[in-house]
Amino acid sequence: MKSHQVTIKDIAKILDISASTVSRALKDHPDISIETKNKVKELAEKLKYKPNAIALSLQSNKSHIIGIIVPQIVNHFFSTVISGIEELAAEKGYNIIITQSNESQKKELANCQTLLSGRVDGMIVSRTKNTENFDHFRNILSTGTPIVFFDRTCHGIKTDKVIIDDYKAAYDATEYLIKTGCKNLLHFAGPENLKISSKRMWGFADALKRNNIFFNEEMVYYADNFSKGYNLTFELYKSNHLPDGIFTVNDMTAAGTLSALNELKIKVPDEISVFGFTNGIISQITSPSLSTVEQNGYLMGYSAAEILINKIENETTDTISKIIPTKLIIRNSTKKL
Amino acid sequence: MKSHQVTIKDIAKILDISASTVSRALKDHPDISIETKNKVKELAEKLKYKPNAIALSLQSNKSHIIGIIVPQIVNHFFSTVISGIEELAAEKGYNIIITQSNESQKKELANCQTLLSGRVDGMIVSRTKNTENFDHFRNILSTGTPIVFFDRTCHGIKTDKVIIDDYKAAYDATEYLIKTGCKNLLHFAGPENLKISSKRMWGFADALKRNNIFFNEEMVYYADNFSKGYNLTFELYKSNHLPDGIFTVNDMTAAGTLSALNELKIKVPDEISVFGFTNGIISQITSPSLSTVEQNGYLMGYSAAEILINKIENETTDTISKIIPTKLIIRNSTKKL
DNA sequence: AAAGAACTTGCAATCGTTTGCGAGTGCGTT
DNA sequence: AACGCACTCGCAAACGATTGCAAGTTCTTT
Repeated sequence: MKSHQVTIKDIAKILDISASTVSRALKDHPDISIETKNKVKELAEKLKYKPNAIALSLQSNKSHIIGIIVPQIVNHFFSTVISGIEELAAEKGYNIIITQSNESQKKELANCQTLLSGRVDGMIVSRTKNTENFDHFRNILSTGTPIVFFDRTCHGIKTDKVIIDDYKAAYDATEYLIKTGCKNLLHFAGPENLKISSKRMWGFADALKRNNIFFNEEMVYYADNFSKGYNLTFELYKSNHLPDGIFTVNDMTAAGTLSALNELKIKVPDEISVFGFTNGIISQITSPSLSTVEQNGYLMGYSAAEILINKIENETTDTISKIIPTKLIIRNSTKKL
Repeated sequence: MKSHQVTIKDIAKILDISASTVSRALKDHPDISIETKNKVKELAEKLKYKPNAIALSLQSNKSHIIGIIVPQIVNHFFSTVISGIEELAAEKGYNIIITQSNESQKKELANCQTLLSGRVDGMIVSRTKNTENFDHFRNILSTGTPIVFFDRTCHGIKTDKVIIDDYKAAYDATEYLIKTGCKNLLHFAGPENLKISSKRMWGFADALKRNNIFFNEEMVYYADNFSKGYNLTFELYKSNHLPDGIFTVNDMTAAGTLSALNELKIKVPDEISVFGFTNGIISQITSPSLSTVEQNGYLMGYSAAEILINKIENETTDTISKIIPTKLIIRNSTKKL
């Protein structure tokens, strides 16, 4: 197999000229005569010559590859971000290599090694929930390979990031619930050490306080996926602690909550309002459809790629924190204003 | 930037020995004395030396990269397949480069060029809906780069593929609808030139015929995404053509249909049963939850990677068509047996 | 004491491409 | 007729790593 792709040398041999001439002819170097250029180009076309990107990388010390690490590919938000990255990358002539950490710090570390060994020009990363030690990222940065973080960032590392204003978005969503008449709210939160989670939690808390509603930590439960949302809702029901409004840290948790409420025959939004976060596809499919915060993943990916490529090509050193605007998407799981 | 990653030469220079010695020392070649080995390994560790994968690729003519082309990354099925590929690839020491065609033949062609230029060791592909001309794939195969197709395959190209038995799965799903009492069935289908679509259609048709139910082409409508399913359902309602059972080509179409039926206050499954295809996350989230065909994307990806890597490493020439088993997942959008 | 064996290590070519510099030809000018 | 200048093109080194072969040193053996 690998029956040999055509190289410059092959063309040179057939035409009985040197490889350098072929190289120059292919890129219209003025030193080369028109006849030679034509001969070369014609043969290259005929043999379907494609430059060997690997050889070019070795030579130029640039791979034109962007490495990506996400917790999981099978996730609407992350795949949307990847799609945004891919879009700009393809346009700018970069390839993307994707790895997933599966929320395991060990795998994340291995991914870093692999990408470093693959000499990617830069990396775009959303870290695992559990990671507390960020030395592996610091090591990469010290080699001169730029990293842009998105969504889940790393506290204490000075580098570029693309994020949303989680605090404000959560504040706004919570305030919407209050304005539509909810008086007894709960928050289903993600892990505390994840900045996006804690910010959303504080946005929730502060919205209550500023609206003169009592807040304490017992109004925050840990639940950040479908089944946790589902189970928690049942538990609250059994212990007679169901509120009249729930703000969840993401859409999947909200979907689990809605699913449980449906089974319990509790009417949404009449008895309980539910507000999600992310605006994934599922928010249109739940019954009732889910009010949520639009977190433009595509734009986040596109922006991250934009910042990274700029850094790669212009070798600037200043770091950027780009904030992607969010907005409330009001559907049928909440009451109208 | 790119402040220079450590190379073998750097180590050689510091230790005042040759690059060849360093190379051999690092791989425990018996020619090298233990003292030298220790010195080299120690320094390599200290400087965090990582072999330059690009140089190795150039040398060995193997990139250890698998190229992937999917219509879109933001799609539960495709991202699940990618996840399966990534899993085995990572285990076997391969990286994956992902490109998306966005259902555009032009982009698909460009992706082929890029991957070929990147000298990927092999490719895993699901083609666009529209592609009719497969010459670009033939050209790749003629360079000796193996391709494994999955799900959407290419008629007339002799190469490996990983598929499901779409005909049988559709037949079984349809028969289930019949057995649970549906007498007036419709099929919401995908494009005819897509083999998976036409096979599902024929499975539907034959299930009717074998169960002595009249079939003609007017029982097949074209609708293969959420909004088409949604709109078509409304149209059928208005023209008074709603059936008592619908088998859709995929889950998203079924979700659109369910959404419309919900708005029309038509009871599922009492008045109309709906059967989907794929078993994506959304099938658990719709209301009622969706009966569907499980199409194990993860396993498809894993198997495709398995076949491809085997082909790359063992250079076999026989082609495989692997069929991933499916099964019916019965939820609440259909009646019970 | 000389010769060969055993043990270490370095040289150079290779993978495909680019690029500075040197060299060869043919022409026109003085 | 001799010189210089365009115009073409090739040589060789470089990118990082590997590897067959040659070469160097040290030690043992006769």
